[in-house]
Amino acid sequence: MTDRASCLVSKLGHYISLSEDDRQRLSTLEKSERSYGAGTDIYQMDDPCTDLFVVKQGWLFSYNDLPDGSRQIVKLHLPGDIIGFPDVSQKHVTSTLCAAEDVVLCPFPKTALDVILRDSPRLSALILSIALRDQIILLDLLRALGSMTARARISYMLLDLLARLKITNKGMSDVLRLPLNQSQIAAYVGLTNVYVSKTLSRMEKDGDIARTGNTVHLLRPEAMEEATDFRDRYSDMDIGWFPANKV
Amino acid sequence: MTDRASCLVSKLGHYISLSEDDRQRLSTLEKSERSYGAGTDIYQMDDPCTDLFVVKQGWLFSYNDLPDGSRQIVKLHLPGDIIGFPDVSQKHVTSTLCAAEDVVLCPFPKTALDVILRDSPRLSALILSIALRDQIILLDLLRALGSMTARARISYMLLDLLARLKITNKGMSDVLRLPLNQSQIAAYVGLTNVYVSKTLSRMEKDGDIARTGNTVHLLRPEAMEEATDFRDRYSDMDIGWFPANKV
DNA sequence: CGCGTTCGTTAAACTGTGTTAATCCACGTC
DNA sequence: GACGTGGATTAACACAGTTTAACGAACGCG
Repeated sequence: MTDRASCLVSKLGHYISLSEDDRQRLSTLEKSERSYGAGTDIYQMDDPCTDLFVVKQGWLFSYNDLPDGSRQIVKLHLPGDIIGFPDVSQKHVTSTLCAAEDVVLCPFPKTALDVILRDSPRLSALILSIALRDQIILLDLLRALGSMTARARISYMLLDLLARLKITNKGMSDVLRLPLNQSQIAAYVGLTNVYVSKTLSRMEKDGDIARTGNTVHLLRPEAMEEATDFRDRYSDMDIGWFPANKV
Repeated sequence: MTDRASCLVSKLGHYISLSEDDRQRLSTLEKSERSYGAGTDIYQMDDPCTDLFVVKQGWLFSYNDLPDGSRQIVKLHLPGDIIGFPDVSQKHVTSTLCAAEDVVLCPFPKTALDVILRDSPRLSALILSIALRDQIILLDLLRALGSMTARARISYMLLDLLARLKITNKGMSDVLRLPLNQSQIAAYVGLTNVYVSKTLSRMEKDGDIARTGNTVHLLRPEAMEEATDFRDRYSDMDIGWFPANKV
């Protein structure tokens, strides 16, 4: 195995051990990687859905513009994430993808799933599991947006991001680089930029967080977890039921 | 084929034509059906996750109690729906399931998925697609809760329910039986029962809806769709890429 | 160096929604 | 027929979060 393994292999290999066959299958699926500058819209809502992307570098987000002119960010994409999964079920993509900073993506065609489903039950189970886990996480976010205060929503967002970064980066401390401006944070948690500023300042004054530049330090993560009833869904996946591949 | 087909067969058969093999496979998975009275909690948050359920009759919802004492309903389950899918990825269920009225469910074990993934790529693709489509719908709901007014949220909910009922009931008119009280509606759309009442009254006065008992009549669905940017995700699934089963 | 741009902060006025609580109605029961 | 119960409605008041606007800091650029 060379070091420059495919994005997909290294992403999925985090969850289960992959057979050599599976590695082969995955790496042939991948097209050559692509870079985009900060702020570019990579695809637009209602474009035909052909490719998926693995994030190799940088943060992105998916958003929608609403009839009243406001914007809702529905998903943040971090390095290692697969982008566009839910849209596979639709003929057209349902949101616009935007690079929050300079990014590198590894695209692979939607039809790749066809091959995987046909040939590898074990990979299929993993992919299904990831899709389902993402759904759980959306449900968590729904709870947050549906009935939590501004402060709790922001806390929730920070805790979630930290948990996600810790998947691939075990020994990580509670410090977080946040390459999003406050308007983007607002669009994600359903507030205004003004109130995000006020809330972050208050959290800082109260000693919940510390800020320097665009990095945030969570000073009492346990207290925040309790206040928001946060659960880490990333570290707790059930992969026991996965089938072995046929011989 | 007898008329009393299994719940699963009739549910999944709505989307694609099933081979005789697939029908066999599905019907053996199913346990005997079970009934529950209105208001019963069928399973509780944090219970171990062993079974999935197909709804044969009646409405249900999944909810969570939040630290501040409020309650958030995260999903409404209508006849034909599969309940508990996202939880398959977790060791424990992430919400409590409650019967909104008298219901009949068809349980089948979580391990059934194992068999399907191993033996039927085509069914696997369908199941994956349904999971992904549900995720899209959650994203839609997220947009609604994140940045829409009370009125738009309720409109959104009504439109969504109508679209879902129309899947299995093609020629349906814009009339809807709503077996939920206003507190439950509130818990779903992130409002209070009082404000739901006020908003529904206002919508009725303005001629958007008409109410008699617990049925709601949507008087200008197109206007409501426009105001909320509603999209029907149910009628627009992409199943073209599904693999055929191996020979 | 001066200029424009973007972003974060702060303040004041405003508003949609929450809170609380009283009233009413429909319905079932003894 | 009296009573209890659950749900819907209404009104008065409180408040979390929005809107608008102004200002300052940091940065890139000609």
